[in-house]
Amino acid sequence: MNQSTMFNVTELRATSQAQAEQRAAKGIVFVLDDDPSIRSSYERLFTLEGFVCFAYDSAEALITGRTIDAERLNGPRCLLCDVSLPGKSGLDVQEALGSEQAMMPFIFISGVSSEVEVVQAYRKGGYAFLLKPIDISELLATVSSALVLSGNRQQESAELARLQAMVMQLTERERAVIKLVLEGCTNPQISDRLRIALRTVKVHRQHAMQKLGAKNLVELTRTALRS
Amino acid sequence: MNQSTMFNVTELRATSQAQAEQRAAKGIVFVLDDDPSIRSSYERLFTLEGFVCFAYDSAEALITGRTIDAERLNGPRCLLCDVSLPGKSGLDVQEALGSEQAMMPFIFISGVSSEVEVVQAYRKGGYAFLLKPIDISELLATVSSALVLSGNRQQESAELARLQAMVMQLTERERAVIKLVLEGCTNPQISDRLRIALRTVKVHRQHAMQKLGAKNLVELTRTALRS
DNA sequence: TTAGCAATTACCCTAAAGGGCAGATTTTGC
DNA sequence: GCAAAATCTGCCCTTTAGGGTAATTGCTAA
Repeated sequence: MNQSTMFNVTELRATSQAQAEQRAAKGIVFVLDDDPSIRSSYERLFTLEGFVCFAYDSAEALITGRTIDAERLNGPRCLLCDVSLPGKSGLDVQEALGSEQAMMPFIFISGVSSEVEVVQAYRKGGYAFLLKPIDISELLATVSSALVLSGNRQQESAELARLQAMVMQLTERERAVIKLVLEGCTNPQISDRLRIALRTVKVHRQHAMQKLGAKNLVELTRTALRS
Repeated sequence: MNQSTMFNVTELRATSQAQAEQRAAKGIVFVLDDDPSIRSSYERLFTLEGFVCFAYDSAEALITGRTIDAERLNGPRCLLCDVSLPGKSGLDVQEALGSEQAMMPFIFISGVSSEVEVVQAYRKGGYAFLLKPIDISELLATVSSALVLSGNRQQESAELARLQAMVMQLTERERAVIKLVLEGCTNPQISDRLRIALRTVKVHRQHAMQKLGAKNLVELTRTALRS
């Protein structure tokens, strides 16, 4: 039974950084179940499949455990969660982690749940609902697709942050010029609109393009449209 | 009871085109239920709320009824569907209409359904699942949001078709030039790559921009990125 | 106070974009 | 075959984009 205690952050730290990252590349599966033997089963399964697995026995343990190390856990991840738990239910966890679901899809597992719970789970943004008896290949397929979704969302999110950071380092004037450029204005038109010399417009435009890492108008427009 | 027979296409035709379109602007709610009194209740409710409502008593009636007049029913629309029907179930309808769900979100209604059915419904792309007893305001809210989703999807789809049509009317050479333009090439570079004179590149580029309705590079890039 | 950055502009230059005018060849549908 | 596109090109022109050099002004942090 001591085998079935949860993997914890300390154990991850014990492995080398490189190893941890390599394993995390396939994704992290968080497991929440109050039955130790079930936890250990999941751990064995997911570890064998090449995922990193963190198992928790209560909603509280999961939430605190995750929070501490949040900055390290930014790979693809998902949560496998029993609906019926002592104390806080799986739906409560969903409530608590709310917007986190976008980055960490929730997969619910249930043997004896009511339709109401299923509907609630989906309505709150749950990713999938698996009913016992669990089909292993179906479980793995669901986990895999959830991890892919998680990875994609995080990539998009990171991309957006990167673009916003680039826009942030623009000067007020540079932003104004680029804004008009993106509206289709030519430099002389911008010069008129902002009541500054043509040369000034060119300087701002040049600086902005550099800061945004755009070599030409097409790249600039692409970048702008993505954010 | 004759009040509760389905609205059919003939009745719609009876109203003036203008009226029909104005009502359809708020959206069409398709109802599928084998109980005539329930059908008539829904019809009264949705008609009062300003929607157009077509009620059917069987999956077959729905499918054939919809198909005949498909080209006229391209406004926002959704389907309200009882899960348990004599013969084909609601899930079967979902199967049959498959990809149509993107344009016509499915809202399931059920009193005595199993968790399996709920999970199936969501997994197949169902939009919402409402459990009896139905809360009227919740029902209307769900229908409204489904219609909004439907409207948005159709708009996007139409936009995409429009763009593709514009691209289609480009000449082979014009497409080739524009492709390179969108890769950030200058006219002289395109001239080299395609081994044609600079003047020729300019002509193709000019024609293509006209056909695509783009007044400048920014508009062109925007258009291209959307499709 | 001074160095640095942002903003501004003049002068000058090259390259690229855009397009009119005129003509050529080729492909293609009726 | 013939007309209508499509493709191709040269010459010439204006406008726009891009940028080097150099200078001025104002504001801020060290």
